[in-house]
Amino acid sequence: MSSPLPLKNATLHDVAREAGVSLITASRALSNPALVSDKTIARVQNAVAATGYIPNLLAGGLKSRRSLTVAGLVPTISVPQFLPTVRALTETLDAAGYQLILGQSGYDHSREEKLLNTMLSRRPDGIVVTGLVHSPAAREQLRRQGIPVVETWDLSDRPVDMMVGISHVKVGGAIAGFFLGRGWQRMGVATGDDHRAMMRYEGFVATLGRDVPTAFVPAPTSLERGRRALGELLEKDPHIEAIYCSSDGFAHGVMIEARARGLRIPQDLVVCGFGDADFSAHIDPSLTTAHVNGAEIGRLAAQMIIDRCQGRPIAQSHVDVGFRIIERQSTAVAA
Amino acid sequence: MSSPLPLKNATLHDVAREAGVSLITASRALSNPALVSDKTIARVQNAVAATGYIPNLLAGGLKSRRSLTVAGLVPTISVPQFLPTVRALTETLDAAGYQLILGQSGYDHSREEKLLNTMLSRRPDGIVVTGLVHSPAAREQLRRQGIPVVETWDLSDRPVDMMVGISHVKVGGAIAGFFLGRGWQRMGVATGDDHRAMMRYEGFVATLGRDVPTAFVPAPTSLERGRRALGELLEKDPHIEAIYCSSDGFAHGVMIEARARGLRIPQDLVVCGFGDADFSAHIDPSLTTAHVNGAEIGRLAAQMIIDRCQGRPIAQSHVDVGFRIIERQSTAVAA
DNA sequence: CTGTTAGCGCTTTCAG
DNA sequence: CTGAAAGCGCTAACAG
Repeated sequence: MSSPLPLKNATLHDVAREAGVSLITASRALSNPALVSDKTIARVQNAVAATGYIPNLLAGGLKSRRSLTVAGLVPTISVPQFLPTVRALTETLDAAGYQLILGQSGYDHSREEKLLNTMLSRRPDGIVVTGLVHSPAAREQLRRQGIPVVETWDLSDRPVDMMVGISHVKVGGAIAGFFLGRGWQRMGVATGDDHRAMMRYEGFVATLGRDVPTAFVPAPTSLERGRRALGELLEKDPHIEAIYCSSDGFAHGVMIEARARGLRIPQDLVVCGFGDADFSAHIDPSLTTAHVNGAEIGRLAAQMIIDRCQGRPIAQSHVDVGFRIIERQSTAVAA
Repeated sequence: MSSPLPLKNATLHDVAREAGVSLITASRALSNPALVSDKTIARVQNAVAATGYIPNLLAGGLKSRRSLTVAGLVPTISVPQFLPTVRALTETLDAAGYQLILGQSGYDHSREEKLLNTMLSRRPDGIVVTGLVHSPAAREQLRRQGIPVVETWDLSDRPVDMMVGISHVKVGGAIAGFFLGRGWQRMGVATGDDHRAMMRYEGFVATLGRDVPTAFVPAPTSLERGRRALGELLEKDPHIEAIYCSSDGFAHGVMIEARARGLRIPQDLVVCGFGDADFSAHIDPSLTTAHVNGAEIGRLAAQMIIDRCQGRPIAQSHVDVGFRIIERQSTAVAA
């Protein structure tokens, strides 16, 4: 090392000069070493260390048209349901050299369009959205970019491009069917008002074939809102037997409020949530819920983007990861 | 609009031609309208609409040396404690036109350094890290970039640059003092092994002036691990009276396990957590905890970065946001 | 295996 | 208020 590292950020030009090679050879030594002799590679690497060089991906991306970034849009990062997905996305992308740029669209469709534009101006190599892209303008916008797009956590007949998720209508139907199979008739629903929760609600009601007392709350749901929602449902039907809640935190609130009102779970009231949160198996009573493999959704979405970027064929561009109802103590009534 | 939007992404060049002005005038009309006549601005804006132009921030950033991105490093996005901070960061930055690029360093210091380099290669205009930057090489690396750096959720005498957080030693001391003030002597601690939790543990023990039975678990803590931790603590002292837990989810697990073992809270055992999670006020019994304004940390950190980037003076570059112990039912014993 | 040339799309000078 | 020239740092394309 000739001197203490210089203050100004070194460029590839500096590295090349230090190594005594041309600019492009230095470039290749770092990003495509197969084309360069071992001796040269070593000299370039020494020069990198000596200069404290950090590559400028912005400059490289401008020419190569690969930013090595992927844009991720979630309604809000505060809702724990999507955390495993975001985490798996980040990790899978990172392993392939891509960085996730996270955007929060809120539960407001007009913001979706604006945020999308902001994201596109960074020229991501792919886009992953949580839920479907709803605005037609945004859908058209996305198609025109010609970059891979994955819609997640939902399924639809008209995807923008690729898709990995579940059928929320089926989830709602399965939970209603589960309640019916156990002979519970006086049901209730506590649900958020976002698109996916409403799909589950519709599936629930469709399978049941009739309306049920329902507490609607604005998304995102929370434990606190669950406590209030139970109050609302008990007003509508004081003898309610079984409640489906659109999230596990929400269901947890219903259970706590039930206990506070002297209702025993599951003897007096059974509860089923959605999402299988990390706490759901461990609270007391443990919570029956519909499990969805959120990490798998993130991993698959990332892999689809990566494969497409690298020109590999996509095994399946429309994946239903499915769900399963996990029966726990909150619905475990003696026969 | 002359024709259906072209397939290829329009460049500023196309916009300028469509508007009948020079490239640079089109540029100014969009990014510095004060310098351009109203009539020209209108023509450029029409051309933008007609061509479907989306600016390329990568290209602009290359010349202007402002990427309008900020790198954010968290141990893991899965731990709810930092969610309000990440959320406030994203929102405050977004409002000023900056995007957050999120990186997960894990609880592993060696990854910190590598991730930092990856991030720096995107030339962010600022960096926010959760916790302190520990590796000396990384600290030096960061300083040399000459970009604003904020370390959060902690305080130290030797910040890399700016800092907004709390003293974890003081938190631990305050909780021990709170226990002592109520006359509880048989204490226990259940704590994660990450740096901040260990600082609280040290503060707790220092204030107490003696060692206590302690269950150490690898970070991140969880409800499930809390249930096991109580078992461990009861083995060490079957007559334990008061337990401090390093997170609220962890404390919740301790409480559930206590109930499962027939221990009443707070009559037989009192519990104090850390973080004031969204559920803590609403579980039953509600959880006494140390509250930290995580959103405020995110907001302040973002504002520091923005102010520095825009050449404004920073009011305070070393902020202690403080904490307060919120007493709830889990420590509410009758006198 | 190595080098030269020509830009990527935009913004910063410096002139009108 | 508008424009022409120059170049940010890097890589694709073509030579040697």
